[in-house]
Amino acid sequence: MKQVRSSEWTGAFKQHRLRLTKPRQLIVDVLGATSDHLSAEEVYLRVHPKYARIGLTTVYRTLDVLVRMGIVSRLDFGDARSRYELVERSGKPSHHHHLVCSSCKRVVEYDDFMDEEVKLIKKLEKALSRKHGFGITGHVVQFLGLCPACKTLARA
Amino acid sequence: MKQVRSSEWTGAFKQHRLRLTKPRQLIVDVLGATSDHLSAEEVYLRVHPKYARIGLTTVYRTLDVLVRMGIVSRLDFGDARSRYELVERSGKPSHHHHLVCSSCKRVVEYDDFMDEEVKLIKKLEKALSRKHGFGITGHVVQFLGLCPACKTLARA
DNA sequence: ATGTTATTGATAATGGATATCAATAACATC
DNA sequence: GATGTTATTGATATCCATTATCAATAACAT
Ligand SMILES: [Mn+2]
Ligand SMILES: [Mn+2]
Ligand SMILES: [Zn+2]
Ligand SMILES: [Zn+2]
Repeated sequence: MKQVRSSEWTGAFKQHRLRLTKPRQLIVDVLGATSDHLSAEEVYLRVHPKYARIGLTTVYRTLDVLVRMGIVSRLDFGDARSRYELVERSGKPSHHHHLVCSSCKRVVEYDDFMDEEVKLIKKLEKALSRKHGFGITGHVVQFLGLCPACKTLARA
Repeated sequence: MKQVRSSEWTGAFKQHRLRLTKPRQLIVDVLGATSDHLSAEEVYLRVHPKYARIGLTTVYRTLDVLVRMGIVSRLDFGDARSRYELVERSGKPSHHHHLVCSSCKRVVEYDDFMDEEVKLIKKLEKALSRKHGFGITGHVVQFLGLCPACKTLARA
């Protein structure tokens, strides 16, 4: 198969001694083209029209690879499947957290007060790693509630 | 079967028009007797010696009921199964967050700086509900990292 | 004590994710 | 550009947490 000539990601894959294959390129492309938080199956469905022989197994494996490379974040919004987003995507607040509707699972990204949040998070990381000896590598901050639509439905 | 005469929970079940059954009482007891964050199967294993005919299905259903009643919190530490804790348990910081080892899934509860955290959370809840029209009902705050033991293993 | 009905638990089924393994494609080397 | 090595793929089977079904049972209002 014709190899991917070169892309934004060639270097990152080289560094990790991984091959930049057609499926991997297409999967990153799909994540780069949306602001949604896609499940593995949704990624599969969006790659399929462009590359019909893609396998769902490959999507799962590739998303794992991308998470380990630090290119993709794995998210959990409580709907029994992992969801994925590019760590850095143009047009998205670089560091953001999520507001999740516990009924319909709609997700809103926010970065209001992110400076204050990050400042407190940094302080907590320092205190917790000293107190408990953890090497802290990340955090999850999300708010749960009812989106406007689900709030209206609940009223009826 | 002999009914549960009366317990700390009689009132709560009455209010919700639910029956306080033997399995339900035993499951709450198990959660009240530990500081661990138990999975459904772990709850089942701890009830079984006291009540051998308990069914795993009942444990799942009961945990759901308790979560809906607001007596129990459902937690997700990324190990592919839900975990549960009493919302209020003596000897536990009333409001706390979690520090999770991403390798062995060990969990540490913390409440350092909880006042500051809660203050910022309150502010964010207000701002987000105004901006996005969500009715916010809860939040998830957790730190991820490597516990001392897993840090040592990684060095080797 | 009795009747109604919520609850239980054995069983089967669902669905997201992973293990297996022969076929294939990426790419380092020449 | 051709070649050989080997990482990667994808069809398939399987795992495992959780849920659906439904007849039997137990809680509790009366
Ligand atoms: Mn996001
Ligand atoms: Mn806890
Ligand atoms: Zn909603
Ligand atoms: Zn650990």
